[in-house]
Amino acid sequence: MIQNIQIRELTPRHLRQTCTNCSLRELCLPIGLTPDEMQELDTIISQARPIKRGEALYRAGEPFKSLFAIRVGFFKASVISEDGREQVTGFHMSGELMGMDAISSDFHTCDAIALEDSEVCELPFGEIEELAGDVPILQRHLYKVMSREIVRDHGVMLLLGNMKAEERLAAFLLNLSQRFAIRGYSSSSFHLRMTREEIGSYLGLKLETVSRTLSKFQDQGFIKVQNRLIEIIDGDSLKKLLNNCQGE
Amino acid sequence: MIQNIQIRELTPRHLRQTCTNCSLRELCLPIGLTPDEMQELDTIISQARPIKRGEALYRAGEPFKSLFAIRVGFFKASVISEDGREQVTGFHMSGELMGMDAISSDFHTCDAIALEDSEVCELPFGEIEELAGDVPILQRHLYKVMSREIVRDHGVMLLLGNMKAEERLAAFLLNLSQRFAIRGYSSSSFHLRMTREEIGSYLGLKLETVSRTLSKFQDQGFIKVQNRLIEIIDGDSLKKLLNNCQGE
DNA sequence: GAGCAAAGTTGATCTACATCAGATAAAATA
DNA sequence: TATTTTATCTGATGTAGATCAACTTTGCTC
Repeated sequence: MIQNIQIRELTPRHLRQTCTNCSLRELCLPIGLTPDEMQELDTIISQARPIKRGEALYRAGEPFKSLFAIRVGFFKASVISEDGREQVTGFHMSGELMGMDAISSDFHTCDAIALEDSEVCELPFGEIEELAGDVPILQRHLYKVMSREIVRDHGVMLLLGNMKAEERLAAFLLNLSQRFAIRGYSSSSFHLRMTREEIGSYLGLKLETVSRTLSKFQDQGFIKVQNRLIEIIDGDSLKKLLNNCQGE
Repeated sequence: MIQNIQIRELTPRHLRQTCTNCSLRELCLPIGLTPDEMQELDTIISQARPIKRGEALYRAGEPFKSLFAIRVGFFKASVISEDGREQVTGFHMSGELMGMDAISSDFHTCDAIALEDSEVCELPFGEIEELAGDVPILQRHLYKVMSREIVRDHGVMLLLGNMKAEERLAAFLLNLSQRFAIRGYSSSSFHLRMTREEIGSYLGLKLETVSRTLSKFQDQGFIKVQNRLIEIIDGDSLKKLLNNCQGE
C-alpha cells in the first residue's frame, strides 16, 4: 500500500502509444479523443520548448498562464519558506504535468527547475480549460491528473510523517525505478539527476544521512552506488524494508 | 510565506454570503452563477446528511461516487499504510470539500472520519462534472479547489520536512485559529476536536511531544491549554516562532 | 591538463524527539 | 453515582538522525 501510494505516479496506459512527434497527445493527454479534438489540442499546444539544465521553467510568484507537459527531461519542484529553507515537493519526468498548484491563485507557488536538459510543451490553461468544457474526456482527464497529484502528496506526507530514513530512501529508489520502467528505461540501473541534498530535501533528511543510507544499502548488497549511478541488485529487500518486515 | 502556505485553506470570499438553507451554494461552491445554474446545482446536490461523531463519511477502498461538502462539523482525513501506521493528511471544517483524492482512481484513498457530529452535502461527481462542462464558472471553481488542496499539501510537506516540533505546533495552532476566524468563530479561543495523537499524526510527532510542546507554550505564556480548549494569548510570539526569529 | 568549485563520503559528537513508564484526569458506560 | 476506559501529562532514558569537521572525488573552466 505504501508502494502503491508512493510509486504509481503515472499509469502505464498514458505512455502506451509511441511518441512520434512533438505533440503531447501521446504522453500525458488523454486517449480516446476524436481526430477533430486532437486537431484542436494541437493548435493550442505550443511547439516543444527547450529548457537547459539549471534553468527555471517557472518560479514561485510568477503569474500563471500555462501548465507544462514534460516531453523529455527531468525537473524538481520546490517551495521555499520565508526563512530560505527549501522543500522539494517532487521530481518530475517525461509525460508528467507541472504547474497545477498555480491554478488556485493564478500565481505559481513553486519553483520548477530543470535537472537535465529538457523539453516541455506549454498548455495555455485558459484555452485548455475552454476546450475541456467541450470535450468531456479532456475535462475528466484534467480532474484525474490533479487528483493523482493529491494522492501522490498524501503518500509523501505518509513518508515524511511516519517513515524512518531507510524506509524513505527505499521508497524513493523503488519509486524512481518504477517510473523509469514505465518509460521503457531500465528499472534496475539508472542515473540520479539530483544531488544528495535535493534527495534529502524531498525526503526530509540531511544530505549526510542520504549518503550514509545509500552506502549502507550498498554494504548490505541491496544496491550498487557509483556516484549518481544506481544499480538495484536486490529490489525485494528494499520492498521488505518498506513493508516493515510484514512478510515474516 | 510559511503562514501563507499553511493557513489559507479557504478564502474569505467563499463564506461571505450567509448560509440560509441546506444548499452548499453559500459555502464552498462558486459565486457568480445565474439563478438557472443555481437551480440546476440544487437538483444535483442532496439534502444535508448527518454524520455522527466517530462515523466514517467514507473509507479508503470504497468506490468513489461523490465529493462531499461539509456543511457543519469537523473531519479528519487519513491514509493508513499497509503496516497500520496512520497518517492524518488533513483536518477539514465547514465549507470545505472532501474526497478529491478519489477522482484519480475511482476509489477513495483516505478515510474520512467525523470528529464531531457533522452534516455534509453529497455532490455526485458524475453530475457535477457534467454540469461543469456547461458552466465554466463551476468548472474553473473545481480546478481551483483541487489546486488549493495541492498547495495546502505542499505546505504540509514543508512543515514535515523542515520544521521542528515547536514550529509545527505553532503553525498548526495559527492555521486553526485563522480558519475559525474566517468562519466567524473566535480566533483566540477554540476547542480542539482531535486528540493529541491525531495532532501528532498530522504533524509527524508523537502525542507526548504534542502534549509537552503545548505545555511549554503555556509556560511561556503564548497560550492557555485546558484539555482541548485552547486560548491564544500571544499569537505574535507563535508567529515569530514560525518565522524563525526573522524579525530580529 | 592544472586549478578550483561543487558534490559526495565518512567519522565523531550532539540533540531533539521517541520511547517507556507511571500518575492523573476526563469521559463513557453501567 | 460507581466503574471502566480513554486521553493527557510528565519524568527518565534511549536513539535516529542532525551537526560539525575533515577528506575525497567529480566535473568545470581557463
